Amino acid sequence: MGHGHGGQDAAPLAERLRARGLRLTAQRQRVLAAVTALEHATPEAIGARLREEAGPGGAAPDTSTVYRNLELLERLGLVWHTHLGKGAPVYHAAEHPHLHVVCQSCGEIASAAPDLLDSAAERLAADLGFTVDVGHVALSGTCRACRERAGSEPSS
Amino acid sequence: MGHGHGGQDAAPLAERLRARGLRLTAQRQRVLAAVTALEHATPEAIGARLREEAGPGGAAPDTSTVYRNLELLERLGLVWHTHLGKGAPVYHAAEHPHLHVVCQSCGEIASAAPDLLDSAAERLAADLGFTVDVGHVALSGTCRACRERAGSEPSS
DNA sequence: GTTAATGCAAACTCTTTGCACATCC
DNA sequence: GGATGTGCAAAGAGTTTGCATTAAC
Repeated sequence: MGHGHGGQDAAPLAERLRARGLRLTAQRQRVLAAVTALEHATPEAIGARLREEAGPGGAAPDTSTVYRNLELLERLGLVWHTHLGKGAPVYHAAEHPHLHVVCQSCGEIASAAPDLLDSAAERLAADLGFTVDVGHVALSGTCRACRERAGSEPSS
Repeated sequence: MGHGHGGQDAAPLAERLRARGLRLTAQRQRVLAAVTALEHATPEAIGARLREEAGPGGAAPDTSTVYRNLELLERLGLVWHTHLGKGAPVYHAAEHPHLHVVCQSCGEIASAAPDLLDSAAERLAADLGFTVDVGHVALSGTCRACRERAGSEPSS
């Protein structure tokens, strides 16, 4: 851990694109901005946000462009995605690796410190030679509110 | 733990169906058998297996029936599903809860003991009141073979 | 005989792809 | 100007649903 980077680098997007001979477009900047602004956003939610920002009459990036750029931004190391179960994956800015915890009942997403899985990761590495990718991990279960709600309701 | 069941209980499917006024059909028995036989099978794979078993000219359960019965069997507590990332979920017989570990590169699925996450589960319960559902958890990462393969190849 | 379950076909969601046109460098 | 990126539309997985027919009890 610890590369000691404080906030965000100046313009990592432009830099990384140049380094690969790729182009900086308005769409790419907007998709990255939307991912950063919306935590845990699905591609659909990101698209909706962009349409909102564009306003009526304004042109928002096409859905296919959103998908293509999310994939690109992930390759560039600027965003990260996690599958929380069925349905769409969620994206977040790649600054701090963290772990996702999702409630099966209400869908609420909480974040946890990555070191939560350190001991499990060590055991897996030792036993299976398997390296856990903390950023992609989602733990599922039941949050306190849903647990209490379920307890107080009839079972049928 | 410890109901001391060596193999499988006699006919838990028939029992549980009766208890709910539901019917025992050939399709339900076959879907359950396929899930038990195939570890980590997707609905599609289960359907394919059933078509194979039926042979040419034989009638296999329809895809929609497979889906409906997987859902039912899960409600009955006989099968369990896990999302391993993008794509279809995988089903397994619900006998032993275990944890899934999936390699992002080759897609290989390994199983791990459920107590692997005990300490993490305790911390989550204490800090967030969140109860982890071990059976639904899939950890993603890289298996030893893929890790070594990646190390020996050019980065681009 | 009555209700539940199946099969079939169509709809639906989420995602990817092909290709002409527009854009960035 | 030349290659990359975008929008559009269509195709593609995976899953769900409505409804007539079939099968369980």
